[in-house]
Amino acid sequence: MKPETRKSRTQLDRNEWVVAATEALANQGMGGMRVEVLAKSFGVTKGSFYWHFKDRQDLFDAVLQTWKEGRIRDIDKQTDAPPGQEREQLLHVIDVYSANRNRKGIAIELAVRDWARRDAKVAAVVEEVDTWRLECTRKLFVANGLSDSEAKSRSLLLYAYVFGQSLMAYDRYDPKIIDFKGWIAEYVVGA
Amino acid sequence: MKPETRKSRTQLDRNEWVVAATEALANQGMGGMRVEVLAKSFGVTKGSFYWHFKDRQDLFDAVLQTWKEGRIRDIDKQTDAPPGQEREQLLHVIDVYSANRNRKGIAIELAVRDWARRDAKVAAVVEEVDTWRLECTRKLFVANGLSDSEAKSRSLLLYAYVFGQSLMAYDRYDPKIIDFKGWIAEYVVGA
DNA sequence: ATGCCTCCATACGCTACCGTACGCCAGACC
DNA sequence: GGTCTGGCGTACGGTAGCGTATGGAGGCAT
Repeated sequence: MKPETRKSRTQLDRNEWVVAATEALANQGMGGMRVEVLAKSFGVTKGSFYWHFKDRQDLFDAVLQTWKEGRIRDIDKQTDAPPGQEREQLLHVIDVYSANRNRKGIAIELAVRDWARRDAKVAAVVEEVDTWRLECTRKLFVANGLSDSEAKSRSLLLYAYVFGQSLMAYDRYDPKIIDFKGWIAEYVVGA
Repeated sequence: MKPETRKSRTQLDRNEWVVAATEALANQGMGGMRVEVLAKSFGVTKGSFYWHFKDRQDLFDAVLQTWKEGRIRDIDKQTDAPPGQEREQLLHVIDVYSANRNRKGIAIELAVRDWARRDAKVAAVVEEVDTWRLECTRKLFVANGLSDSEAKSRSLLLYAYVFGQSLMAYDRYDPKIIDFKGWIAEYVVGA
C-alpha cells in the first residue's frame, strides 16, 4: 500500500545503518564502523548519517543493543527443547556455534568481545548475554538429569569450548579433526 | 664497564620498542601500536622510531616474531613433565592459562588472535603456535596412557576451553565458580 | 501554489597519524 | 682537534576520519 518499494532503496533509516555497521564489525572489528566508509557503501554522504544518529557513539549503542536483543532471541530458540530431547538440543547448540558454520555470527561474537575489553558498557552487555546463555543450557543439563552444580560446570565448559574453538587455528592439525570435534561434543554434553 | 648505565635510559634499541609495542597491543589491541604514541611514551619523537624501523609494518613483524618465539619457549617449558607427572602437568597448563592469572599474557593472546583475523601472515604464525601447543599436550596425554586419537581430541578441548574461558564474562554467574573450574579442569584432563 | 518537513549533499575546520627530508650534536676514532 | 656516524629532533606534506553548518530537492498537506 505504502510506497515502500521505491522508498526502500532511496531512503535510509536507522536500522539499515545498524545492519551495515554490524557487517563492518564482523569483517573489520570495532574500528571498521566508520561513518564515512559506511556512507560510501550506501552511496550517500555522512550528511545522511548525522541525520539519523547524534554521533558515532549513538551508532555504537544501537549496534550493541540490536546485537543483544538478537542474541537473547536466538538463545531462547536454540535451547527450547521438547521434553526428552535435551541431549540432542545441547549437541545442536554446539553444532550451531561450531566454526565453519555460521561464520558471520561467530565473527560478530568475537568482534563484540574484543570491543568489550575496552568498553565497560559493552562488557556489561556481554556479561548479560553470557549469563543468559549459561542459564539456558544449565536448564537443559538439569532436565537431562544432572545436578545443578554439574549442570553449571558443563554449561561453562560448553560455551568456553565453542568460543575457544573459534579462536584457534587447527584446521591443518589433523584430517580427522571432524571426528575429534564429534568426540568432544559428546564428551562435553556427557552421557 | 661500558657506559651502559647512562646509555640505558638515553639510547633506545629495537627491542625496547618491541616491548612497548607489545604492551600497547595487550592494552589497546592492534590499533594501539601507533608510532607517535609509543614515541611519546619514551619521551622521544618518531625520528627515533624511523631510525630503528623501516616503517610501522617493520615493527609489527618484529612484535609478531618476538611473540612467536616467546610462546614456543613457554610452551616447551610448561609441558616438560617428569615421567609419571604428566597429569599434574596438564592441570598446571590449564591453571597457567586460567583467567585471573597471567592477565597480560592472555590479553596479548587475544589481541594477536584478533589481529590474525585480518592478516594472513599473523594467522599463519598463530597456526604454528597452536599446532605446537596441541602437539605438546598431545604427548602428555599419550604419556598418560591415552590413544593418539583421544589425546588429540583432549588437547583440542583443553586449549579451546582455556581460550574460550578468557573470552567469557562469567565472574558473577555463581560464587562457586572456582569449584566449577576445578571440576572442569579435572574433567578435561580425564582420569 | 506555497509553505513545511524529511532526508541528504556540500563544504568546512579540526585532529591524529604516517612517512620523509634534513638538521644537529655528542662521542668514537684517528 | 677534526671528522665521521649513530641516534634523535624538527618541520613538512599528505590522508583519513569526526563533527558541524548550511543549502537544497522532493513529497505532503493546506
